[in-house]
Amino acid sequence: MTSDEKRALILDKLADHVLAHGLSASSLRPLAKAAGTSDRMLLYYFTDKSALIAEVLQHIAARMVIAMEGAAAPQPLPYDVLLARLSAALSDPGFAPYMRVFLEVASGAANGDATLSQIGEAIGRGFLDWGKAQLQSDTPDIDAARLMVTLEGTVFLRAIGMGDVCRTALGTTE
Amino acid sequence: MTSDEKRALILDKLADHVLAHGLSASSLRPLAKAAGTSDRMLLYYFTDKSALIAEVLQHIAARMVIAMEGAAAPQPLPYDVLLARLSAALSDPGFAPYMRVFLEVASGAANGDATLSQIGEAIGRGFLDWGKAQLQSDTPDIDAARLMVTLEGTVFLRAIGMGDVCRTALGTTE
DNA sequence: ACATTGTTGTAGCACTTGCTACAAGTGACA
DNA sequence: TGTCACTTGTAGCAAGTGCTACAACAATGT
Repeated sequence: MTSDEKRALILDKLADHVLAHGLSASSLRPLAKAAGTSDRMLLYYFTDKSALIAEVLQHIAARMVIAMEGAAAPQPLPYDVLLARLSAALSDPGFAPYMRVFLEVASGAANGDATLSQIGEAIGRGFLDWGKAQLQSDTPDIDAARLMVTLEGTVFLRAIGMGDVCRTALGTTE
Repeated sequence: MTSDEKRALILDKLADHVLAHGLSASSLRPLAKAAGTSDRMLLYYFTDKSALIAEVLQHIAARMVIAMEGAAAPQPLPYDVLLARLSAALSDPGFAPYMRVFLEVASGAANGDATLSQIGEAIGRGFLDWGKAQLQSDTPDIDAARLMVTLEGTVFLRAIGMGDVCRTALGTTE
């Protein structure tokens, strides 16, 4: 097994751990344990902790993109339909971990973490573009922006146990 | 100066520190320094760190309520007007620190912190009720929920440097 | 056979974390 | 004056943080 393969394998397990336990529970030793190696080795492969985190988050973002491709509709949808669809998808247990991490990234970015700020924006822009491509609209830029604002709002509110308010806002009964 | 007065004074300075530097930079020793006392004393007055954080956050929430009273319009406003008004207010440098902390609370709550979860919801419900009272609407519950989802969405997006998307979504030019 | 280069374990450093044991000071009240 | 509760400083603990020095091992090419 080449060094690159090992790195990729480790990266995958690190992503699992971050998705399961969050960034705040991701110091080097726990991460190393989750990846079946040592903190020493993590720094050997990734030089820095912030570099490591950056790579892990990019890996997570890539995974989410793949998952979203699978969730994409075969053709563009009108705003209301797409919103309902995505809102349901984001609260799915499969997707929720991504949103938790995304929220943590946003929080870190707001507190001045340069790494998180940069990666957070990249992920956000990617998500916005993906949404725009799913939208059937005369004003796709505006509607995609509205879509994203609304969806991230639901992520925020659900985090503090106000999922009922999201349902009221979107008019979804389930 | 009575013990209660000292406590209140300390609490005030702790709130300042948390608003300025965030929860992640609020371990006991930095907090104590900011309050002009020692970590030993903080635990004397507040027994526990999580109890301390809970009180500080409630103090911060109370402050925000007062600030919002000042920002309230003399009479209820229609949805669009109120949304524009509040969106502008939340990005005001005076309010932004509250939103940063609120975001951090949400993130912590999403990661399973019981204290943050409870306080986050309390603050969120308070904010929702306050918004509802400001709203002139035939369907105040729904519109208040929409308002809140949208506003928290903008908080989220601004945190990751996507304020432009918020502006596109809300149709505000400034 | 040898040297070189890449990989890994052991051990540790300096620092921060929440929290505590202990004692000394401070005041009020008998 | 004594004593008794309230308040505070000093010092430290055990655990965890990112990171590093050093040595040992393996593979590789000459």
